[in-house]
Amino acid sequence: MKPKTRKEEIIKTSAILFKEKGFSAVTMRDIAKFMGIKAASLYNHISSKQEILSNIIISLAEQFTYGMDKIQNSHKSSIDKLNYIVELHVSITSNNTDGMASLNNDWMHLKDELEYYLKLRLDYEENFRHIIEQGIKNEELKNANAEAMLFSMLSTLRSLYIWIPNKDDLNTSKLASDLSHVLLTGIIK
Amino acid sequence: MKPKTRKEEIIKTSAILFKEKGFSAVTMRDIAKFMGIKAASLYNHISSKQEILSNIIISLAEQFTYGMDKIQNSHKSSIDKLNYIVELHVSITSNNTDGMASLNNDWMHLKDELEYYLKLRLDYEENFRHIIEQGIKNEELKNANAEAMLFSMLSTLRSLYIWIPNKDDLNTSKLASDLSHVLLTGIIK
DNA sequence: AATTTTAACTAACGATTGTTAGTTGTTCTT
DNA sequence: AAGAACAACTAACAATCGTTAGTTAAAATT
Repeated sequence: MKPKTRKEEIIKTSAILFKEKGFSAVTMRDIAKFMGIKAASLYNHISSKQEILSNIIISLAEQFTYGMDKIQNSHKSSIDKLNYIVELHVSITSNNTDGMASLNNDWMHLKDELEYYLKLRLDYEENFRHIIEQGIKNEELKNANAEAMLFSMLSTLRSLYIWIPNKDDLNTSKLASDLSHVLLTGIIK
Repeated sequence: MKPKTRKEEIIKTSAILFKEKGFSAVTMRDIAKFMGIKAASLYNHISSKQEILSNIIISLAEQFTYGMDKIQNSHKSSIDKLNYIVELHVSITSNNTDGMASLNNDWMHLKDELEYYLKLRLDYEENFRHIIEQGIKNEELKNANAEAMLFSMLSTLRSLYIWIPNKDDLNTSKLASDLSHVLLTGIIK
């Protein structure tokens, strides 16, 4: 996970700053200053500010797509699949909390890869929805508002990047199981 | 809810644009163009871009604070209080989905009122947390991870602004009750 | 009818933006 | 030891930013 090339260092630094103020409010001079160099020097390693953003976002989006594909092909129960989705989010997010902020808040500033990102996101949501609808048919899940279920889970999982950094004693598997428990079985006794 | 003064029109327009691209990526010229006037003309009605942002955010934050205070003083059961919190979010959000985007994503660009906003938010979260902890003591709620419960509810409620505009046949009380049901009793049969 | 107020305009400002060009010193490869 | 590759630098660019000053026409008030 440690950046190996200078380009990776720039991307990692940028993600930290993008999380704090958002893509548009961070200047190339901000990024450079944080690294102790001049803005122009960044261009020895990257070709544009856009390239930094798309590197952050697309690689994360593809991790989610890849993980969802594996879950879809796993032939587990609907509830198991939902548990794996929670684990997937906890795992990806805990490895890159900074980048997840950009994925959530700055995707609209993508240019060339905006369409590609939107397709990945739509497919992901449709797969998620399908698992829930299947669970209702199976009678594993309540016959209730499927969209509300999807929305509640997705909102919580997408916000993980805000919560995870505050849990310093990070036990990701306990976090995932606590969260699954709340999301799937609710909070009422 | 319709803007009455020209200043309110500017704020309403700005909220729409801020939701699309974020505060930093929206220029005064963007706002003006959307209204069919020139950027300089905006300054006949507002004193700065900052003032627009703080008008959007602070009024919403104060609505949440006011609503939470009423719930705290209502002497209802913990579960009733949680249901009222869901209603509070659905109600405020459905009346100003655009502004809620700024509240969630652009609060860090506040200047003079940043500290005040952070205090309101912290107090709100602490009141929310207290209701959940009380519910656990009461044995109304499961004796499980209270922070996970808080996080899950708050994440979902804060993301409502993304979801609500897509529900065109907006029955807010059904929405609130469906959402409460999912959040409180879970999704497993 | 005279006057004030409202709300638009043109023009421009100094600062900041992402980026390019060209240069220099250091480190790796041969 | 010589040459290539790497990674920093200074200087500057055209564009755009939020904002101010001063002006003008229409609407509201007196």
